[in-house]
Amino acid sequence: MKRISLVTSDKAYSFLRIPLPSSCIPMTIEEAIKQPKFKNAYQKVVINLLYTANWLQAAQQDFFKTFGITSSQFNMLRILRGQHPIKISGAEIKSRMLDKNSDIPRLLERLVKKKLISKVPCSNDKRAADILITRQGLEVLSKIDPHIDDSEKTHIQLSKDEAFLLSNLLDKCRG
Amino acid sequence: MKRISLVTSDKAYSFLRIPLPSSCIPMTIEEAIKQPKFKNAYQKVVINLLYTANWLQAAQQDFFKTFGITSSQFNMLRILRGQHPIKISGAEIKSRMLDKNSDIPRLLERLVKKKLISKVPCSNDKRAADILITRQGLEVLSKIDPHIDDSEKTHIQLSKDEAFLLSNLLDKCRG
DNA sequence: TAATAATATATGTTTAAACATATATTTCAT
DNA sequence: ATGAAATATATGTTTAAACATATATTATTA
Repeated sequence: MKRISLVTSDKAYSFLRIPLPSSCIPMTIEEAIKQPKFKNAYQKVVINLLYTANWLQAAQQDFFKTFGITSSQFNMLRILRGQHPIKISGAEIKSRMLDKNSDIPRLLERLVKKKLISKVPCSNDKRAADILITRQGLEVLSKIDPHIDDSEKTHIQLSKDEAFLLSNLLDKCRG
Repeated sequence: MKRISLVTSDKAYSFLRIPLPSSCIPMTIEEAIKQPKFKNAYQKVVINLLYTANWLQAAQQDFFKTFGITSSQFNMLRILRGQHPIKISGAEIKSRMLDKNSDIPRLLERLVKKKLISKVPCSNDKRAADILITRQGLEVLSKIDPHIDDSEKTHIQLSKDEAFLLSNLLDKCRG
C-alpha cells in the first residue's frame, strides 16, 4: 500500500514549493484573492475550494466553447456516451450530473436542438423520456477526447499520488 | 513541524472510512455520480473538485438565501467589510473576488439597491468609484457571522490537519 | 504634447440559472 | 380497486451569468 507524507501546517507550505521551477511557484489562495489571513483552516479550505473550482470551470468553459458546447452540456453528453447505445431517462442523467441542480429539461432541449442527442417518449413509463446520444454527439465528443488528457494534465499540477490524495480528501470533506 | 500520512491509492480509500461512524461514511465521487471508474487520477480529481464545489456552493446558497443575499453578494460584502472604513474601487473588489469573472458593475448595482453598500464617484480617478459597506451591510454580515463557523465546521468533515493539507493541495494543483 | 495604449466602468443582448408551480403517470397503502 | 404519495418532466417567471462592445479617463511614450 503506497503512502506519502505531506506537511500540513501553513508555514510548511514552502516544502511543497521547493521542487518546482520558479516560473511554476504556485500562487497561494492568500495571493490569489489578496486576503493575508483566514479565521481558521476550515474557512480557508472552503474559500480555496470555491476559488479553485471557479478557476477550473473558467478554463473548461473556454475550452468547450471552441467546440460549441457548455461544460454542463459536455457533462450530459459524456454521461450519455457512457451508456450508449442504451437509452436513459432524464432522471437517470440527473443522478449522474456533477451539478445536482441542473435544469435537465432545458439542457436536453438545447442538445436536441443541436442534434447532439435524441429524445423519444419512453414506452414503459409514459412520464419519462428515452434519451440517446446521436452520431453527431459522439463525433463532437471524439473531437474533444484527444484534448482532454492534455488539458487535465497541464492544468492540474500534481503528481499522480497527490491527485489521489486530493480526491480522497474531497470525498472525506463531504462527510 | 507537524506531518500526517495518508494513503493515496484508490483501494486504500477504505482506510479513511474506518474511523467514521457508519452514518458518516463518506460517499465517494464514484457513488455520487454513479461512475464506477475514471480514466486516470487527473480526470477523477477534476471531476471530484467540480462536484464538491457544486455541493458546497449549493449549501452556501441555501444558507445565504435566508439572509436575502447570494453567495457572490456575500463575497463582495465580506471584502468590503475587510477594508472598512476605507473605500475601494470596483477593480480592487474584482481582484479579491473568488470568481474572477464576476460582473462587478451589476453586482454593485444590486447591493446599492439593497442599501448594503454605497457608491460615489472617486475624486482622484474620475473613471472609478469609491465603494463602502453601509451600516445595514455590516448588520447583515454580523447576523451571518455566528452561523459561519458552525456551518463550515459541520459541512467540512475534516480534521484541522486535513483541512490544511487539502488547502495546500488546492494551491499546488493550480500550479 | 499629441497619439496610443491601458484602465475603470457601463450597457445591451443573448443565454442560462433559480425558483416556484403545474401536469401526467406510476406506485403504494389500505 | 381507490385515494394518497411519489415520480418524471414541463413551463412560466424572475434573476443572474456570459459575451461583446462602448465610453470616459488616465497613463505611456515617441
